[in-house]
Amino acid sequence: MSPDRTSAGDPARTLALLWRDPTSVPRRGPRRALDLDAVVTEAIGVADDDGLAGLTMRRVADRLGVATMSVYTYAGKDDLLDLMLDAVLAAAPRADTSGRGWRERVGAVAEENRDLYRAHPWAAEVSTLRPPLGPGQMARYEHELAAWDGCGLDDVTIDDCLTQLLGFVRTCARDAGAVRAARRDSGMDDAQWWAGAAPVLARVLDPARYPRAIRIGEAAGRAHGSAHDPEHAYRFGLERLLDGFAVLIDRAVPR
Amino acid sequence: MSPDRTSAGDPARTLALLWRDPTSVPRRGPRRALDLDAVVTEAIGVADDDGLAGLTMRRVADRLGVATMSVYTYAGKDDLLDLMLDAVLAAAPRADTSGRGWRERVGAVAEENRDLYRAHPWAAEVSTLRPPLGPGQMARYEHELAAWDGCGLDDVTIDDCLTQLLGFVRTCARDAGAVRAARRDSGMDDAQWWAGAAPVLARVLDPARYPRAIRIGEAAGRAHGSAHDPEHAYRFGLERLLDGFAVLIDRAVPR
DNA sequence: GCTGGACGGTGTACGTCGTACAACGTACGG
DNA sequence: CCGTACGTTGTACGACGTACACCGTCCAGC
Repeated sequence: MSPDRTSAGDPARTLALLWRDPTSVPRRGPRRALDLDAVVTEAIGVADDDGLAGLTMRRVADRLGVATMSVYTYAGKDDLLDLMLDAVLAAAPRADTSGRGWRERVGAVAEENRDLYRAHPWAAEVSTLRPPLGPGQMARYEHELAAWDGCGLDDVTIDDCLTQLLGFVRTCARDAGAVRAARRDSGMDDAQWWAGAAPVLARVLDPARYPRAIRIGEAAGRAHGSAHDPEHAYRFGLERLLDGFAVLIDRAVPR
Repeated sequence: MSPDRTSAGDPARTLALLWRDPTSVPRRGPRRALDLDAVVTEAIGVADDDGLAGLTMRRVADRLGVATMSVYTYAGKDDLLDLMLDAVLAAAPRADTSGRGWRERVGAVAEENRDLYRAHPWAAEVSTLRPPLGPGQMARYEHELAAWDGCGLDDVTIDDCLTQLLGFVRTCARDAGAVRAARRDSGMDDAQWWAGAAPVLARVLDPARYPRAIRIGEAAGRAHGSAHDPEHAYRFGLERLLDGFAVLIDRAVPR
């Protein structure tokens, strides 16, 4: 189990599925009742509704109106995850920002990723190292690299920066998802949670031992209205990240 | 299921466990065969050996030499995760870097977190929003805030920066874990994986369609000897992040 | 046009998980 | 000294992914 990762199986088979390679479609046997796209679409629907933990082969099969095991005719769960991710990447809008400055273009890349994770929070949970290089992944990668055109950095450094940017946005999305999940299945909002925690903390916490933690923790909680504000963390973090890239770019292209 | 998150249950109960609140220990009934620390220690051992996916109540009970259900007398799985995380945080070494510059001190904080995730990769997988404020968490937070003493930033901004730093290190640790996991349970190293993928990609990829992706992807792969080099990603990303913080700090304390 | 065999769809079954529940034994408070 | 609160345990339930055997379908080669 635990296939919350892409490319778990045979890469050749996975790639054939991703690119809908016609040589891998069998010639004999009865007609298929469904096609791969229908399966992937329904799987995305399940994950959108119930999250990655709610994505089960049984549920996908139910939505499709077929028996559970029929889904395996099209793809196992590992391959299904690859296909789902590639499908949402292929469908994601990609704005043309050519002509603007690198900071604005790179910021737009971050925003596009953020929108994707907003629409499909489960996508932030599947890791994409050793990525399934499907058409959606490739188109996305090509588009996101283009945002750095003319910034003066060499190819390898551009890839490094993009990797960090994408990791940052994915982390924000995961945290935002964790906040939602905590709210949902504890049935408590932050205020209720703190109301339950405060009396015990008051009895047990020695303020002299943690002066900075208590002062700063309370200040941060007041400032954001919560222990963790995903919206603020994203905006703040993105600016710091872009500032860091700017140092590198200014060094490469002295003004 | 899916309790890979902290503080899933009643906060008051969880906190009482974290701080070993004696008022929550019952007075009647037979003597307990174990103590909470033994359970937590064994659980950490299981997770160190088999990862978070391999952490099951049955396995913890086996190690302790008791029946599965006995573990629930001490803590459910949700609380157990909180307790495990707090325990490894409490045990982690914290170097005294007072007197050095903020960049070195903050870098040391990152390195300490990295060491923790190296020793306990599963710790990077449990999210800590709405954190279980146990003694280990508090000591860690206090220590990490101290690294920013005298840097000139206000309290809320220090918390923002620390949050981003910790998120970055955790993301690196997760990615490194994903690389290890991919290697382990695909039974393929990167070279083998690419050897399987290359023929299909050659047949299916139109180079004219993805000029940057192919050029830069290959350059990055050559430079790092792999599709993703966690060590390089960490070193590169940390410098960019610290550069970004430096912009903020220089603005706060003009030289 | 025929037929062997390749293939799609399905029901059953196995081993995994977290944990609810009831039965049983223990040891403290009154 | 005894009622009862509590620890320990075995059994059981409903999830999960998916291996496997079975049956029915339909194409390739003749």
